[in-house]
Amino acid sequence: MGSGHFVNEAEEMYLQKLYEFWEIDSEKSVRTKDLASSLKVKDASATGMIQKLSEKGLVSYEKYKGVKFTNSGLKIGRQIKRRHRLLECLLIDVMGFKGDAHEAACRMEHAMDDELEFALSELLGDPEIDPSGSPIPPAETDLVRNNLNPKRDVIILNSLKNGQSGEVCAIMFNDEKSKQISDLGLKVGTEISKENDLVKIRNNETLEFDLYFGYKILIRINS
Amino acid sequence: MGSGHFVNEAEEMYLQKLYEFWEIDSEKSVRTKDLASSLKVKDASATGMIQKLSEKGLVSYEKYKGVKFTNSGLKIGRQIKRRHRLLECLLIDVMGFKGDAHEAACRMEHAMDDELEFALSELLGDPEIDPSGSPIPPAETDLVRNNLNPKRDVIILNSLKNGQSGEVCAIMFNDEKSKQISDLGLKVGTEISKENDLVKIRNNETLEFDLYFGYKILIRINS
DNA sequence: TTTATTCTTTAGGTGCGCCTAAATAATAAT
DNA sequence: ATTATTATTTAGGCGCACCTAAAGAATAAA
Repeated sequence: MGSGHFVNEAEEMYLQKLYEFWEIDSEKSVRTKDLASSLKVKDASATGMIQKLSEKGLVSYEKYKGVKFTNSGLKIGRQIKRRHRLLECLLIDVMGFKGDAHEAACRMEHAMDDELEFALSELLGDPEIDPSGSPIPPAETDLVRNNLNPKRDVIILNSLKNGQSGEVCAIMFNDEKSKQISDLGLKVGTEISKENDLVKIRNNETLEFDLYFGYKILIRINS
Repeated sequence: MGSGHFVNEAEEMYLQKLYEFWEIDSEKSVRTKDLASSLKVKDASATGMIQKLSEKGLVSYEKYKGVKFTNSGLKIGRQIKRRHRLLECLLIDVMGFKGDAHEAACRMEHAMDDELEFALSELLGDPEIDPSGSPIPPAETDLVRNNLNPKRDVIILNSLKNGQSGEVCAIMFNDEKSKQISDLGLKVGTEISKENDLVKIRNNETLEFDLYFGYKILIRINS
């Protein structure tokens, strides 16, 4: 982390939850009880963690008065929530995951570093809301942004422009129409291009718009 | 899990690592020491976990005799490794993640359930090898259906068995030790074989285990 | 065989985040 | 203001996976 704080998974969970309260009212301090119950732990456990986070300077805390973010705590909480919501985009929009995406995202968010967060955001086209409409907080570090490769070359087929070509790197097979797609010989690794609004597969098959619109076909475009 | 076993994250790590040894030699039992060092824990810690896994019927274990998978343990270890390698595909091939994908996958794999595994595999086009060439074990459901063993003629050197020989068809140069490997005269096209647990290069050099374990050297084995 | 060396296990301890139970503080009702 | 209720904190424990240190077993060397 940029801030230099080491924050473990449990601490991240508390900070992320605190961020949800912050989104509702950034001024109001959060009651131990509410934090505890929303995290499904006992009040006493929350007290303990709050004290720990306070020690670390990530929250400001006064006995019996509830808890609030410090600046550094807010940064971390917001970042975790950003990662969480980016993951929900990935799981639901790209992968078509039908299960409990929140639960899955909840566990994967702690495995992300700045770089992975950046790569994921780019893959998704830097979305600003997640599938349920919640706002995705902006990236913490615009510094990092400029140092890394400025643009990724993986896009969704929908956004392939005339004159561009590339290689299919992912396909979302989640319903019957996917058979039509694979029958055309389109699979991961296939070269694809677009001219005059027509998407062509290397074998000269043409891919109809309504066959790919809305489907998650990811293309790594040729530079 | 289908098998009805509850396995926590630490246990999954052990089973997954055990699967790596299983890939190399599915018969040989694994020494506590080797399991411990590859997991970067102390031998005593590994003993404790082995005993726990044995209690659960996931490994068979006899004091001082090392440890082996039971069928149910193998299923779980294989599944975790499958998830891990699918995640590496996602991170590297789709997201273009430039960081430590192994490390990230290592942490995310435990957040996956059957459904997410399925969705991810579909997104990726049901790949059979990960970006570094390691075989992605088939889904449990496929195994049940077809009763097929993950067998192919291109394998990682790790999985070369005694009596087998083949030709190097790819080497993954990703760190300093790769120089040691090339200094031995090992390159793409080199004939290689294994006898009595020793990997021999055609020029009669012997390749030490720790020089290739974990390194991605792909072998096209002679049928 | 006897001695060294290496490997493995046992025994006991640590940190972490959770728990329960009990004490204390804040708030609401009378 | 006194009492009842709710909220919060302290104190003490538990399970987990790790650790160290030392004992015991297997293996290699003399």
